[in-house]
Amino acid sequence: MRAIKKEDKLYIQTFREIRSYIIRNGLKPGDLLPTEMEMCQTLGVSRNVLREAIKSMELMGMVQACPGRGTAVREFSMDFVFQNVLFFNVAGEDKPVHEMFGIRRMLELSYMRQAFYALESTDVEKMRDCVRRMHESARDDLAFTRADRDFHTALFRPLGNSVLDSLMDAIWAVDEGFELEKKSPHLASSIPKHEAIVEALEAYDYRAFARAMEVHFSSGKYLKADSFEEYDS
Amino acid sequence: MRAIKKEDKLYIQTFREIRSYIIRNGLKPGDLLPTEMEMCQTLGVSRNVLREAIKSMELMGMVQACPGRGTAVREFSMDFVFQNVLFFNVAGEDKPVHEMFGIRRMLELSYMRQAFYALESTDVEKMRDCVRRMHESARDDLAFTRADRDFHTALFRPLGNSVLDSLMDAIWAVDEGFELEKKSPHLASSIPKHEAIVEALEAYDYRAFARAMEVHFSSGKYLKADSFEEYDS
DNA sequence: AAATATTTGTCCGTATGTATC
DNA sequence: TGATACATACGGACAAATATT
Repeated sequence: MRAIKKEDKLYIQTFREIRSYIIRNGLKPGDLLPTEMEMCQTLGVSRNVLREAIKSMELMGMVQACPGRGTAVREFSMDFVFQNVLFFNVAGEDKPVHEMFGIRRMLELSYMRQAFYALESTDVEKMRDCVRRMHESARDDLAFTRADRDFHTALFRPLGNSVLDSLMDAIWAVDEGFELEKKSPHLASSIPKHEAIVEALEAYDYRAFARAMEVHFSSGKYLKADSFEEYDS
Repeated sequence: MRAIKKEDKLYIQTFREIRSYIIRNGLKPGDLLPTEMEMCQTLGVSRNVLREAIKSMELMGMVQACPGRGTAVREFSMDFVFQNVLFFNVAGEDKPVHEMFGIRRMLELSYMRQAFYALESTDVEKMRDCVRRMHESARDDLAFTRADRDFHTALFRPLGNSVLDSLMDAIWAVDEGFELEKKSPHLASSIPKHEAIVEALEAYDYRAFARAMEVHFSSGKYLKADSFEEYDS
């Protein structure tokens, strides 16, 4: 753990330093951090500042502090953040949400070719099952969204791209946070689009698959997203 | 803002209380919280405990504290989510790093058309200046990386896509954190690639621009990333 | 423009409760 | 049981940044 430079606020730098320390030293869940006093000395900050950083980590579930024992690293998850972050759904100002859907769209269309060739038949069966769940939960927005999410997860997980998976998870989590007040009309209309995707996969027809993906992202909440066009076509 | 019960750790209860206060009173982005002293009195906790709660919120991007002014509620942003998701997933290991660069490549190639038409001449001048800085800092990896980063930031910021900006920032942050020790040789070779991009922009030639972008991402650390192919070409 | 007040930033000291040996 | 190590929590003090007069 190296000392701190001066630029940002101390507790923010300290947060980053401790986070870096965990990664650099390969600390796994259960491993103990140095004590508060040690870290204060190493980083050259007061105990208050250090605690503001550590308590933030504890609140977010990155570490767990225990008197008499120390502070242990925990399995990292963004769940707490997603459950506690404040979503301000200012009327008409959901631009960031559309931007996020736009990014998801770009990523899915960018990686769909690799996904196509990485898919096994069992994955396609999972997707088929998700479509069935969509039919069943036509009146349950939450269940429908879960099926939708599982559908796309099943499509891209076989790629084995962990960073892509994590980003998608984050986007879907935010989606759920915002989805609370959305209506169900456009949900049902997306079922045939998913069906077309699965059918193309079952037929192992990439052209049809790509076209179905494009159609899937060309409606509803994705309309305001930017179009996906080839640069040298 | 009402007083606190005793059960969980104090700063966690305090966090919930403040969050609840924001919701109950319908505070919107820009609105100020009560001062630290006021909240300490109302909640019956010490200033340290209160700050541990507030600083947690600030680190998550829920509020922003400013000396002499107060602590204001902030609009939702993906900054914190992206930063931490990438940081903990990439974590200095090779495969995730390449996956991350692959994602950056996909995003830049996906959005370059919109960027092209959103750019003003002043933006292109900025990029030209970044290329000049690259020449000057051929022996200074850190300065070079900053110029590189500024170049790509100048290219995509005019889009006004805040989520894309957040994601790009997060990627560059990981890049700066973990890549400083292994990249001197291929830095210089990337200068002409950036030059080609700027020249195409100055000539307002989209084809040349797109080609230069493709070339830019077809080497070095991007090689292991997946190729960018059109789905129906 | 300058002085003053307000508010957060940072540090220190001390006492207490809890886990470990 | 006792001793030690550690986090929890409180209060006070001054510095730095901003707003106000």
